[in-house]
Amino acid sequence: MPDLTRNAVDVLPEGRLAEQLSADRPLRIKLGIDPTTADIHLGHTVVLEKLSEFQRQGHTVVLIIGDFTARVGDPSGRSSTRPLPSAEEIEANAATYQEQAFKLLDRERTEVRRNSEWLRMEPDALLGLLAQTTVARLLERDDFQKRLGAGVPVAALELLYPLLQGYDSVAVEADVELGGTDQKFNLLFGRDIQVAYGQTPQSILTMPILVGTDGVQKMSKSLGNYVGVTDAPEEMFGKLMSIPDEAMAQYYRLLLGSEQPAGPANEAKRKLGRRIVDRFHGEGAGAGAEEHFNRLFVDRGVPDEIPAWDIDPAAGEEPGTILLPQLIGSGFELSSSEARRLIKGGGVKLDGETVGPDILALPREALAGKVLQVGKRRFLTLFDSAA
RNA sequence: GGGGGAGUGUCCGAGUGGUUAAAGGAGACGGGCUGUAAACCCGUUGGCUCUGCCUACGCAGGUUCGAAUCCUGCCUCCCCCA
Repeated sequence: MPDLTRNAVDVLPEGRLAEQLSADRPLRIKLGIDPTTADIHLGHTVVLEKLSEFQRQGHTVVLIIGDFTARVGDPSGRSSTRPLPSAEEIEANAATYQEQAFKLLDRERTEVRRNSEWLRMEPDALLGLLAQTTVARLLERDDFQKRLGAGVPVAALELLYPLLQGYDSVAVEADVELGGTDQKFNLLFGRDIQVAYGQTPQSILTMPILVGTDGVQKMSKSLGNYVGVTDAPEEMFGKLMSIPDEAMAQYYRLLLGSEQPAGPANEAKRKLGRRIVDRFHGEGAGAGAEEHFNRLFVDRGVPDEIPAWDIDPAAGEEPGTILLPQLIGSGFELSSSEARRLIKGGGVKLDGETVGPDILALPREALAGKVLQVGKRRFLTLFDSAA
């Protein structure tokens, strides 16, 4: 039987999980995710993967979509108050989160709940919950201490977060709760809340935080260093190839559960890319994505599928000419000033040939049917709807 | 309730009446090198109908030939005391 604590950072209290596991009954394993952004990324999957391991050993996963807590803002690991998403955003994200989570979890053995079910409680009940702790206790956490020390504000709402998350554990009667290491305070706090409500406290297990594609900061959507589980295969492979070599070992360990193979870093990284793409897009998708990658970046060719773009709307005043800044701007969602600078900087190519720095307009015939390229990775096939 | 401080471009952060679209850094983007790694080098980094025009230093007014810089009001935020 595989070791469920593999890769875990904290498994608390000492020895408790082993006891629970030996009791020979299915445990209720809780994970809460707040739908604050549109997509689940690889960072989330580290914990989801662990959850799946529990599941494979017959335990029940309780996945909590934190549609209510998303409105409060988890202070965990934050150096400033989190910007709160709108109700619409939360709703939209909540809808897609579970689908994404099921890329890793077994539907049959997963209970999905939204915490607005029980957190949208009567004021009396809320007071009852608030009565369970003290401000000193809430302020103990390291992230608050740092912020208080640095004079960075702590929103009153944030103070409530651990109480609410803890109450989730009460509501679903969790035996074990998982989370990233940044969740340690919240997870432990949940134990106290459970005791206050007469339940046996959960044990907790924390997993390391995956570093983002920049190799420095934790993976997060807002930092733009993430690989989304819904990213297209090519995109996913490309992003994985761009991670720093030093981050690779961690990716292997946390995402694939294996050690980085010996040998050239480039080889190992390609393998990482293939395996992860396969996982989310099906066997063979990784190889396809790699081919695409090779064509694009190794052979410096053009991708097999390039979106078409109509040049006509960029027609200039002189008959028969197309204004390049306008064309590039609209085609690649850049401002025309940006496009102008790109041309000047030699970053624009037509059928592989760099467009001269002073060329701001070209005859329609010179553009229709050609491939317009900006930088290394953005392409459009041009056509002329007026022709 | 009282006192103090702050709001500048994606972010950090200079600038306290005159080439200031606003130093510097980070980030990002483009080019070179390459393994879309790292390191390094170069360039760009408000918008546009681009040899010029427009918008911009929390908001609204005002003083001035001229303001991010001075004045008035407002808004927001932070800290301390109570």
